[in-house]
Amino acid sequence: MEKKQENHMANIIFPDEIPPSAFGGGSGGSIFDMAGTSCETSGCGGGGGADKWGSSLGFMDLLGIHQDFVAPSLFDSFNHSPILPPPPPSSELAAVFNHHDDMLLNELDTNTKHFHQGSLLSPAASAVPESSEVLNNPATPNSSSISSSSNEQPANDEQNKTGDHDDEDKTKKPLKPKKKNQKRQREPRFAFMTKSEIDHLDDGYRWRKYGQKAVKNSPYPRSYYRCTTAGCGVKKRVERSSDDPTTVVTTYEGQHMHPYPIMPRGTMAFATDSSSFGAPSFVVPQPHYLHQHLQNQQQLQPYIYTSPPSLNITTSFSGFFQDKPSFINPNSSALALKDHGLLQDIVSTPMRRETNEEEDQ
DNA sequence: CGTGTTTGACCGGCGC
DNA sequence: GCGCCGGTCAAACACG
Repeated sequence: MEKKQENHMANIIFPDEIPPSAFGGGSGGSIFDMAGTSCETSGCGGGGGADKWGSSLGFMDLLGIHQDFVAPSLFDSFNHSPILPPPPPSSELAAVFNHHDDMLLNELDTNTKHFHQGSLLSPAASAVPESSEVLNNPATPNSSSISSSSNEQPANDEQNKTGDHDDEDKTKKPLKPKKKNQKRQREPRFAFMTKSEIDHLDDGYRWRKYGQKAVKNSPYPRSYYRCTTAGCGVKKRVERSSDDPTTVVTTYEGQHMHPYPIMPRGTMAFATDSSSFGAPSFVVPQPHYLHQHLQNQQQLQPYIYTSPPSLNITTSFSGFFQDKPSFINPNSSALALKDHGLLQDIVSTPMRRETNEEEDQ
């Protein structure tokens, strides 16, 4: 179902509620819009008839995240993949993620308990009960103190499940023998909201959907995905905001301990050379970059980059991405559209807040 | 045939 | 203890 989303817009919404006190009065929204067409269009997937892959908008691509080009990318930072350059000091992205957390808590508390609070603000003090979820600070790979549990654990549930087989569990069904007397540990989580008509944004990794559940108080189901890379237990949940159907909430759990998979049908190629496909090409700021901009919060300037008509992708940044994203390729479509004056298309913060408030209720 | 999705059932945590 | 609910499993199915 979500397989064939028509996606024509993908606005990634990052938290815009950084406390002014924290960032010098950041009032701007942390929204960046990505209005794109579906990958069915020529651009996506490098022309390969990407069905499954094509169905999900090249999220990383949209983000202009090119692992081989920009590292650590946003997601890599989130996942602090070992294959990437040393993760940033926790402090740098910490704020950002806390920011996310706060926002997400607002946005999602009603639907999930898994969003941690104050993951970074006070790791130790995070009285949040969840042993692992709280730790959710993907941006702090080295901060073992924060993520005492999950990070060092094999990112796979699979392993935990198969670790100890209790026969009694098989009375009804050969289901996964989960560890008893031991809370299931969750991987650190990171979530963000996306303005998109497609639920499953392609972030460069291969995901396999393993479940879908109806979300309480929401007409939209939540989908569960797992990274298909062998040994990688990273999961992600995707759900659409009930209040704002155009908003998709994606929650990543765990960290990829592997490079991007070789994407079949061009997605990867997409990611490695956006210029060839007209993918939007802004680069998610690197940690130091983020940090720097967080400090310059006063000048919140949302940015919107739009892909060429073929892709119809519009992306805007604001909030901690307030500064100009670095363009990977000046010839990219992003710039092209930028020239089209689409940068004016800024999603206002109020819009975000509206959503927040609504969901808070 | 390989890979991914769908979907009903099951499991475990948690609140009452 | 019970029921709700989120998360997961896995068989069946779809698709290229």
